[in-house]
Amino acid sequence: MGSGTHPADAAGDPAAASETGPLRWDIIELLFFAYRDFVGDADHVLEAFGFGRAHHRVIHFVHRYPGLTVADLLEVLRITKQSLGRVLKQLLDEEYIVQRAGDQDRRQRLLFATAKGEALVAKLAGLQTDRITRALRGFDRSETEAVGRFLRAMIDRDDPDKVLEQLLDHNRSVAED
Amino acid sequence: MGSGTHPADAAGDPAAASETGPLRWDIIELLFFAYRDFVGDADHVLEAFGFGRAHHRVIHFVHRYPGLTVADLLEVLRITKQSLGRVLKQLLDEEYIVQRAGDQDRRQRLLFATAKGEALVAKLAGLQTDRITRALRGFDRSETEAVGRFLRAMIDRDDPDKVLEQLLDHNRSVAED
DNA sequence: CTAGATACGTCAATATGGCTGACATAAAAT
DNA sequence: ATTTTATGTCAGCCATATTGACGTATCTAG
Repeated sequence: MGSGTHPADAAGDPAAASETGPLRWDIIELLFFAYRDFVGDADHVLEAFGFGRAHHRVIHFVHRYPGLTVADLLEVLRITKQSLGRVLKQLLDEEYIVQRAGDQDRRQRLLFATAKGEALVAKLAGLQTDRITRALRGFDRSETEAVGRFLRAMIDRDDPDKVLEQLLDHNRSVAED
Repeated sequence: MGSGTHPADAAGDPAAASETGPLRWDIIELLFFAYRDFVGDADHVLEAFGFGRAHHRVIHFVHRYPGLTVADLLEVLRITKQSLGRVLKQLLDEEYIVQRAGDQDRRQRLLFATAKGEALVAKLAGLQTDRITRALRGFDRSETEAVGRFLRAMIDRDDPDKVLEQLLDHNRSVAED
């Protein structure tokens, strides 16, 4: 209990400072509520399709990074093959995703979203985009850019997987608008 | 499928625009990764205590809003009484939280974090604060403020519960530093 | 060519954390 | 006195995660 780098501050004092600065209760809680409502948008739609968040994550990344292998997906989602298996099988059966054997390595299953899959992803991304656009309304260029920079800086950089690397590279090269 | 306000953009074109603007794939994915790593900080510690994320959420809000009732907590966390019951019982049994009957309404169980509970919350918040502080390093006042404004604007404002109202009010009155 | 490593699929068992429905108790409100 | 409210609890279901084991196809190294 005493091993933390942040000694407990006096109870009820949100601004109690330590050598490393005050605890950021504000941002911690804002992240909780913001993410809760952010994923909530998609949840309602997914329910109507008989899917859950797990399905969303899979179809999202498959759509965004076509030709993703099963192994890639496991790294990005940080789940086990068994967990992915169940969800992926449903998406394959219902034809939101198709597989193709790898060209160089025919053991690999390259994953692609079908038109049906793309439509679902776009619908979900649309809802989330609406929320983001609303939230950024009135932000000038430097403020918008700060938000992106903050989110990128919140992500662990040690052992980035293939997808994360692409995302971070892409973000660096494209100015936000 | 065709009911979305956002027609599917051409596959692979992240900047395809519709009347409502381009889909914000960048922010959508950054939020996913940022939140994943943000909660990941706490997960490792929690595991050592035999707790999960559910316990963290409960002890966190009880600590931050002392005297919170069970009903309040249900609203904030948006879970059922049965789900909360299991987790709350553990935290009570292991003395991370204590209850007290309400003063006006003795049916209510007002919840308070014990010193043990506070220490755990502070430890977890410390890890998350480190990440946030690192992410905001080099941000000037207006950039930091923009991040907070963005997160607040991402949150649903219809029927805010007691805790959320406090958080949003507090944030409005206190300049970020 | 054979041996081993790798990519993937799958079976079985288990845990966590959600859910619904039903019912009980104490205390407040009418 | 009755009803409503705040809470607790029992029983069972579901989604999603886990570990461990094993099978098969295919690539790679010797």
